[in-house]
Amino acid sequence: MDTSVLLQHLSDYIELTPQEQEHFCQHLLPKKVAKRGFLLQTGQICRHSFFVHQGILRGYTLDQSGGEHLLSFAPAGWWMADLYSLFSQQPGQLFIQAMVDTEVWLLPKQAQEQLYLDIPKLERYFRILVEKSLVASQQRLIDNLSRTAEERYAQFERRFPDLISQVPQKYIASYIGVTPEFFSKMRANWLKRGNNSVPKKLSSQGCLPEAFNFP
Amino acid sequence: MDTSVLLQHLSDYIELTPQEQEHFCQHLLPKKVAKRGFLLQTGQICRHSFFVHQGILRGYTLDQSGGEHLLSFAPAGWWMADLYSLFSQQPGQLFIQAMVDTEVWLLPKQAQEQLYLDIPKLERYFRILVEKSLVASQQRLIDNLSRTAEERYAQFERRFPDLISQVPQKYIASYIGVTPEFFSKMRANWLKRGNNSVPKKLSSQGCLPEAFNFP
DNA sequence: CCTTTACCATAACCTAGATTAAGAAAACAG
DNA sequence: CTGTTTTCTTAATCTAGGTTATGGTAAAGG
Repeated sequence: MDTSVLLQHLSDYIELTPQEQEHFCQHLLPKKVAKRGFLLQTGQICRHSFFVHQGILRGYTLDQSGGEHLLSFAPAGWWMADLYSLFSQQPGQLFIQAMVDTEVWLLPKQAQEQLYLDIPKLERYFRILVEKSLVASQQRLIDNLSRTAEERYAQFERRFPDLISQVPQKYIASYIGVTPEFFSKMRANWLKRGNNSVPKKLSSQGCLPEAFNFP
Repeated sequence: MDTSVLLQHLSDYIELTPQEQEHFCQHLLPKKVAKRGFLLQTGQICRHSFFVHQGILRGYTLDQSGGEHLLSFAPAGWWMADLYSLFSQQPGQLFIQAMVDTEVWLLPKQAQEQLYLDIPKLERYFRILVEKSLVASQQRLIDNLSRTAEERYAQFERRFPDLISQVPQKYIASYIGVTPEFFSKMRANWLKRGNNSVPKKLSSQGCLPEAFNFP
């Protein structure tokens, strides 16, 4: 397992000297998690940020009646965490699960704090990522308040062209906030209406670079 | 107009020397905006962060059919901005309006960037605020996906006890994502059921300190 | 003082999407 | 290759919340 994907990501935002890269990487712990395996479960304290080197993670919660609500996907090149729990070091409510066999780098909370002091540029890196996440999160809020399920799916399609063919569609339904049944119906209407932009393998250029999920 | 509220807020997160405080304050511009006045409108580029010294702001968007969707309130002691526009310096979609006569401090984007370099502690300050905002935004997303309108109102009540008696309830309705009519109906049922926790002047201790809105 | 402009309440009706319940079709394990 | 599990589809019924409409009260404002 190598750090190339992560270092590339860092270099999109800040410039680190080879020594700084070295120092950063010393704090990383590799981890493999099999399909359906968990990196975190409700009630646990999130003690690491996870950087997805390969694979796909999802973060979701359960409501009172056991319904899943998918807060975020994290394909390769994304960070993931239960942010509430990570920042506050209180027990969180998120499950973080691998949707396929996945390899991640763990960055311990402690190390992250230390790195902010050792290499202030990293504070900038994570500030910018959090800013982007916040914008994305607010946009999703607005979309949930003001757009129909179909429009939300169209957004999703633009934002995550790759995921559509890679993850079961019930998870996509959960992300945009509808039941799998309704999602299926919606899709059927869609095809009937000739709006043929549904599953065809799209421009496979990875997820849009401005989309993040955490630090 | 004095900077005490803002400096107090800063000191909750970082310690600045008197000189640093002075340097920070030199970049601030005071502004008064009357009730219903706008600090920003759709299509404009957001060139400042706004710190509410006194009064209340709201940030909202319009959908295709002219419906308002309230993204955030900012009472005294909160930061406000169209974050997408501020970060990207592209035209935004938010209206930022005063709900009562309001006094704000403007922190120009340029100055903010410069201050990150001059006083790295400020980068930390804003990083932490953005982190908290992100957690709040994600929580609100989860709530919108998994809780009923009534539960969302209960949350709101806990989170913004003061606002309830200070702003017209149609705005609260918009914030939690229902129409004013439905909100009214809900409230009526509520009272009928004897759940008498609706408008009584609650513990007036200001908004919970962990709730933010931006930097 | 009277008018206008917010703001709030109530009620009848309507629709997007939930829920429940099946089956069909993949994916997967043995 | 066969049995099992997971995923997808379809369809009937149901409900939370939206829409439209109408009247009422409070408070700006001339």
